[in-house]
Amino acid sequence: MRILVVEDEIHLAEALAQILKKNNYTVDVSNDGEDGLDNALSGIYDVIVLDIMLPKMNGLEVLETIRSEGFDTPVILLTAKTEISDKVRGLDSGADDYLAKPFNTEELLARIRALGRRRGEIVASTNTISFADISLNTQTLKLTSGANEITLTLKESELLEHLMLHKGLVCSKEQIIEKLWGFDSEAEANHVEVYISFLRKKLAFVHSKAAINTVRGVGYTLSEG
Amino acid sequence: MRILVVEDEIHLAEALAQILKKNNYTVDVSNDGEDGLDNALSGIYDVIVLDIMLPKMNGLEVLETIRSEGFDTPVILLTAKTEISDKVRGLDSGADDYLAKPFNTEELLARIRALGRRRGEIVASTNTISFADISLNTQTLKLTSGANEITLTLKESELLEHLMLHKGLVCSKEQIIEKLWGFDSEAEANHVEVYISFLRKKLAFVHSKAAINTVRGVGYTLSEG
DNA sequence: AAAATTTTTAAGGCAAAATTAAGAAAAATA
DNA sequence: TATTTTTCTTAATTTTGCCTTAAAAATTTT
Repeated sequence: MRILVVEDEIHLAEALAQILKKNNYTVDVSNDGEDGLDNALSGIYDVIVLDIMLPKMNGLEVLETIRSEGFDTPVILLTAKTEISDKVRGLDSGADDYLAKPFNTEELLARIRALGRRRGEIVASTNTISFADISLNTQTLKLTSGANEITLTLKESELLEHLMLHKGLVCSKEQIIEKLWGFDSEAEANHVEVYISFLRKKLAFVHSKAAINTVRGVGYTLSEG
Repeated sequence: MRILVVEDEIHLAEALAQILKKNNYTVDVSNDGEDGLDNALSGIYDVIVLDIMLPKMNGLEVLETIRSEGFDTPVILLTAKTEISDKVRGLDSGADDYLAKPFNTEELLARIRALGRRRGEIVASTNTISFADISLNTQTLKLTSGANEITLTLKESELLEHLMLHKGLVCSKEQIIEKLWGFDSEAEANHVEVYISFLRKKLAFVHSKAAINTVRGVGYTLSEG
């Protein structure tokens, strides 16, 4: 995924570029509005991170021009100003998101991921995870294996999803509790055991060859066969 | 997956260790920069969580030394400072990620997962230690040698892991007791002897040429052949 | 409000693992 | 060689962790 950063403060621009590169994005940097616009109009970017206060041409103008040229590349506006009026103007100009400086890295990354996802690309619309001969739709809570299907409850689905997302790894009960019941819940180990038991029954019901193995003293893991 | 936490605030270090252990990571803790560096240079870690402000040697120096020694172990810097300049210096020094205190658990875990994923591709391989012709998966507790495999119990696995991590050294029973049963346990020397016996049987079962040698009056050591 | 579904609680049973203990074997010492 | 000390091995016992089930409680649907 290719990202354009338009930011005139050299240090911030560099820091941003580094962070993004570390997260496996391809990054180009422009240090003023005109150069940023030129780059943006190349149409090769998946996301543009755009500062508002820029030399030569300000960010809002850049954004308006990009949109008037017919590009719908997602744009995250970056600014020190946090007033509502700016926000509104920015969004009116066609921004997809808005981030006030100082912002934290994780937030920026999360928003970039969100935008990258939104525009087709790797269509994340798939609510279905697969493993071995089973597939689970986390929206409809349907578990299928071949021609067989059964509906899971929410907790069952969450548990199976967790195991599937961590295939090959052993998931501890504590980890599962934290995921399904939250950080400081009263939930006990037995809750997990009960749901593991439920799930095993349902896996057997659809005649799946996927199985939940217990590693005594450690946790549970999915296996195929 | 093995993580080194280098943090001088004992409480924070302990809390971190607990959280990580709960998530099935193996965790070691260093409380100052020098000890952290020593441990880091052992090369056995998959991720290092490194505070910047540390006694004896600060985190950035530690990081720079690690990199200059040629290690590319992913490092997450931990700091109270959130200024961009620090961020840039950290990233310039070779950090892979950056987390400002106070941080939330989920975020830290997400980043560790991301880093763990980035290198070895398949995360499961990082739970495996090898020596001579055997390899031990400390998560699934499976011991393999060539085509042979056997499942260990948790204590057996911990003991073998300890011996493997200290290859070439003689491990005393006291040391092993402290590791497996904790600091002020009632455990006696015979406990260790019993488990050594169990392990030898299982090593023989998988036809490994690795053997546990006893150094009378001192302890045990792994040998190849 | 009743019915159905889902989640939680609780208890009994079972199998695996941890511990104990005691005698056999090996090594060190006299 | 005889004696003592240390280590090994094994089987019996105890403990722990896990599974299952049924029923109660909570939630959602009808």
